[in-house]
Amino acid sequence: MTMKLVSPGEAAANTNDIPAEAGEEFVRIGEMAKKYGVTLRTLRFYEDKGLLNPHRDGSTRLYTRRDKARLKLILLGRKVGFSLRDVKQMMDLYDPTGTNTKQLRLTLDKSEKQLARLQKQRALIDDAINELSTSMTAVRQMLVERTAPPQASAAG
Amino acid sequence: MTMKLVSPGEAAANTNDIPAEAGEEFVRIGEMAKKYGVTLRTLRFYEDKGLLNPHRDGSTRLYTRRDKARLKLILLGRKVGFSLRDVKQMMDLYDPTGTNTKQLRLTLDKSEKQLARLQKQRALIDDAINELSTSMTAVRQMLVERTAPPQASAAG
DNA sequence: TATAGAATTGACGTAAACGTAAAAGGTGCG
DNA sequence: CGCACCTTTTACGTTTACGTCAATTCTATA
Repeated sequence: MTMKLVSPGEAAANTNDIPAEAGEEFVRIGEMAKKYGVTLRTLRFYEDKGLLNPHRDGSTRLYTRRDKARLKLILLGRKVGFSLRDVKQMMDLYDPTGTNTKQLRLTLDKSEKQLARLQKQRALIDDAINELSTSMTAVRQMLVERTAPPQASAAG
Repeated sequence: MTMKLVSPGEAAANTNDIPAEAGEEFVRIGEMAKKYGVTLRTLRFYEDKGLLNPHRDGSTRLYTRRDKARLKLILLGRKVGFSLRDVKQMMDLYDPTGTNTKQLRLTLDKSEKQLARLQKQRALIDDAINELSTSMTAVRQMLVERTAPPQASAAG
């Protein structure tokens, strides 16, 4: 008794021969993954973590543009260094019927903290770069000393 | 028949009442940890990974200045972002009887790669900072719009 | 001797974000 | 009909550098 929710044209998508119909309602996991440069595993993982909620045709996941919007947000969050937990917290507060003030405030709050973290990280990296550069100079110097023939010693 | 290798003066070290005798041959793990700001677990972990090799008095670890030198190197390596594996590879090549040319070359090689990684990381972080800042501006703007009363609409 | 403090080994836990089988079901095409 | 693909769920594995008990032992001191 499983209903066939597959719209006409879906069948073709199976072999990835997707016509350029821009109005695709649903895409399946493979196309979704290709479109956003993630793996199937990633999409399932995000779903498991409650970050995505694709529809189902039987057991097959069907992603809408709503899911695409969410995925974009996830990827942006990931890029700026948020954990998936953070991203979820922020997205969970989204309410299409309200002003989302709370969501925006939380997002801003988390963003400020994340910005501070990023700046601290940059400082640490700069430190590391300096230390490493210094050390490299020393190592090069040691190599030169060990490579150069003795200058004016008895071994000449 | 376990031999007592404890030198006179060691006993006092137990309660951390170490006199200011600068010429301490051995220190135990607690003092070592305190001296370098690491935990006991860390020192044992480093030993387990072959990075340290303290002497033993029975089962008690005794660290010499050689171990201290090695630990300093480990901490420096860690600071500049090397993995413990890398640090070990470099330290394993140390030969007190030779010129250590191979060791120095390997170190330099790894350092160059690490430097490149650090610079790439810094670029990524800068990107993230920019994206995040931009996003924060947008969020602030949305908050303002939702907070401010309607300007000149029918809802006035 | 009782107690407190230091030390030991062993071993499971943690964090993040997936990777990687494994075993199986569905589907269109030739 | 059978192959080639796509998809599913389940679940353990990976990486790094330790954290956190747990059970035990050793030692010195009051």
